[in-house]
Amino acid sequence: MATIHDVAARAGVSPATVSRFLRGGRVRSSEAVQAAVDELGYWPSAAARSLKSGRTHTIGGVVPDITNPYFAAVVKGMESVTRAEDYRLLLANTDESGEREDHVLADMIRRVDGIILAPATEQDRTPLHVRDADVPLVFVDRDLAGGERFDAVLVDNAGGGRQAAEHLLGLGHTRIAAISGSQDTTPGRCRREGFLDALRGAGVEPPPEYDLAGDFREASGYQLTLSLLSLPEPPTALFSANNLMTLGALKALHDMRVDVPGRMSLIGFDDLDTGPLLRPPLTVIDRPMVEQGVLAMRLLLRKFEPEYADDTPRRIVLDTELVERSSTAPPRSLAGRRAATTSRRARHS
Amino acid sequence: MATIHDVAARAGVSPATVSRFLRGGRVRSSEAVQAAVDELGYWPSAAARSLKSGRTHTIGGVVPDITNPYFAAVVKGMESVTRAEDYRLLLANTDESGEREDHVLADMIRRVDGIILAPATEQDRTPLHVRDADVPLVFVDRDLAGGERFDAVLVDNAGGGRQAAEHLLGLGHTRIAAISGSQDTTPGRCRREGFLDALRGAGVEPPPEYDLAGDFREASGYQLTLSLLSLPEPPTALFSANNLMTLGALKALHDMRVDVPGRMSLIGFDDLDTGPLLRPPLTVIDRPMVEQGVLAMRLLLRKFEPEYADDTPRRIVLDTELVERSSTAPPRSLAGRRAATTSRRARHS
DNA sequence: TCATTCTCTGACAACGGTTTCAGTCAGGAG
DNA sequence: CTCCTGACTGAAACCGTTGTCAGAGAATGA
Repeated sequence: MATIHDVAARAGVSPATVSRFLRGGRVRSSEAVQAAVDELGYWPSAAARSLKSGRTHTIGGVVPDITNPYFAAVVKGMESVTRAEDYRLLLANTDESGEREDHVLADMIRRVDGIILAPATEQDRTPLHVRDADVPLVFVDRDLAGGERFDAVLVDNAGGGRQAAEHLLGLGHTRIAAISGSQDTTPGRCRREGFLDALRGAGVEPPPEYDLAGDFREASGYQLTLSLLSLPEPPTALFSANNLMTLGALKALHDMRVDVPGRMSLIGFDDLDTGPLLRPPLTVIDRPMVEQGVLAMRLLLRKFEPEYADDTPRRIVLDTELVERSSTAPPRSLAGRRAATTSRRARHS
Repeated sequence: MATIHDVAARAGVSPATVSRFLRGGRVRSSEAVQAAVDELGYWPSAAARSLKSGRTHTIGGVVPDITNPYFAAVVKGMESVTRAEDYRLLLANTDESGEREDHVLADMIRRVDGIILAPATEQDRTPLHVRDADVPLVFVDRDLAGGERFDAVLVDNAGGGRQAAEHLLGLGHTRIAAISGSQDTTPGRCRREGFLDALRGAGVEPPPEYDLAGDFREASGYQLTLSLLSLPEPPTALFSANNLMTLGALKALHDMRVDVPGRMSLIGFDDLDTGPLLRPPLTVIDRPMVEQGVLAMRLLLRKFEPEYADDTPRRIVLDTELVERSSTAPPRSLAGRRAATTSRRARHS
């Protein structure tokens, strides 16, 4: 509750002198001022400071779902940097809703110095308004149509989809299905396209009923897997485009008593802490998570240093990595050739 | 960037009138003011408002580890309420460090109207200072020695520990070990005490080497499980006091090729999304998670309503629930009696 | 000794809202 | 017509901090 005036009075100087002292200026009576600060437990008012300076030293972080382990890790990365750099993190959760995102961003514009955003949908125009309001914005995980003017930290989603496809093809699968994420998000689109491109490149054209669009939630992974299993000719391998849908898929396979990988190989996108402990341990396309949050925050804070402020937008694209465990295997029809394939896989693990 | 003065000038009134209009007062030229607001895209400056009013409309949320699914869920609950009530959430992650928590709280005191805290350790005195600074504080998940003066949303940790012990005793185990959480946190202590009390109540006194203290992290679950397995007479059942240590324990059991539940029954505290999909599906003590965050935030926001401001501290204690899956079973020595036990378990699931 | 630096100082004016207070004006009552 | 009431208004003060500015005092040089 003590103000700079109280400190000044106690130290026998003017508020201006206290302010100077606190900002590192040379002051004759520094001991007296320091003593007054200590005795009163003085701490400057953030509101007054930011009213005067126009800076809040706060960064907004907007994610679709904080309970998704991927976003939790990204947030952890962001938070660690803000704390180290004397910034704070204002967190918002949009539940994958573009409308909530609109409200959140409109509200944040006045309260933060910059925003890190994992957009809910690609069509969203609001982020462009944010930029117009002169609030620096960095995308993480997801991009935006027309977002080339912004910094972004992304992963090579198409490359990851391709890796997944090549892995399944390499095992000998040809009846390969994909449960994609929301097609109005960049990761959803790119992972699917990379995956399908690689299949086609190998001469495998999946029928439409093998090419399903989910919404990144567990329930859609579950439902779409059930629909695949009910086909007259179900696939022998399945690619699921994010961690939650992969869990849904695995649950459906368990519930329907489908042997994995015996009757169905499953490869996911995004690793889980529990990945190695699942039945069976999951083969996944992994990517950096905490690191993405750290990089995005660093990119954003750079913009407040005058020498970098006007840099052209930077896009950091990180590589994905195939983690082979045991949810993928050659299809049954190739069981005879299994020994050879197994030795090939051993090299990789 | 537009200020209330700009709006006033454009509408041909004074700033005071605009302010009144915005706060719902009757104003003659309301259409003109509204039009000016719209045309300029005016939004009041949060800093100026909070400087004048002394309120920030921001709540601080402090958790030990946002990547722990439990805390991620709690944060989600907190955030959903702040948004609905026109508050914002300032998030901090303390990495289970009392020192970081001190810094975070000292910093937050000046920037938020209230704080929800999951304390890193019980000995921490800082939260008491927070209260002295007149910032309302609600504990969630963990309590504090001397914290009776505060609101809190907790679970019946001792009861949960007891449930776990009774479950293992009921299966016929007598060589029962526990990997407890940090003993300087309330949940760590209460879960252990409830567990041990129930064992003793049944005449089972675990030897000291069965009573191990971890730190709620995965690595300690892993290490302590290995040490249990290296004993001349290892236990036949194991209780692990939180989700991450349970994963560590399960990893150690896998790595050492120990059959679960054949040679070792495992029961954890806190469920996981992947709980049913693990090898084997985990038996756990479950508790509400998102709900705890919601309740804590509601409790906190109540304090800003004059009629509740002076209420005596409220402590909400939620019940735990046993979720039986297949990581627990009768010990081998009782294999003959297994059929009877199995039918008993079937009633519960 | 006096002029000229140089260092440090406090008064004062912002920053953008809210609130108080002393009005102004219209309408109604006498 | 005058007075009073009530509804609305704008000027001004304030919230706590920082930046500007003119000036005080000491130190330096001539």
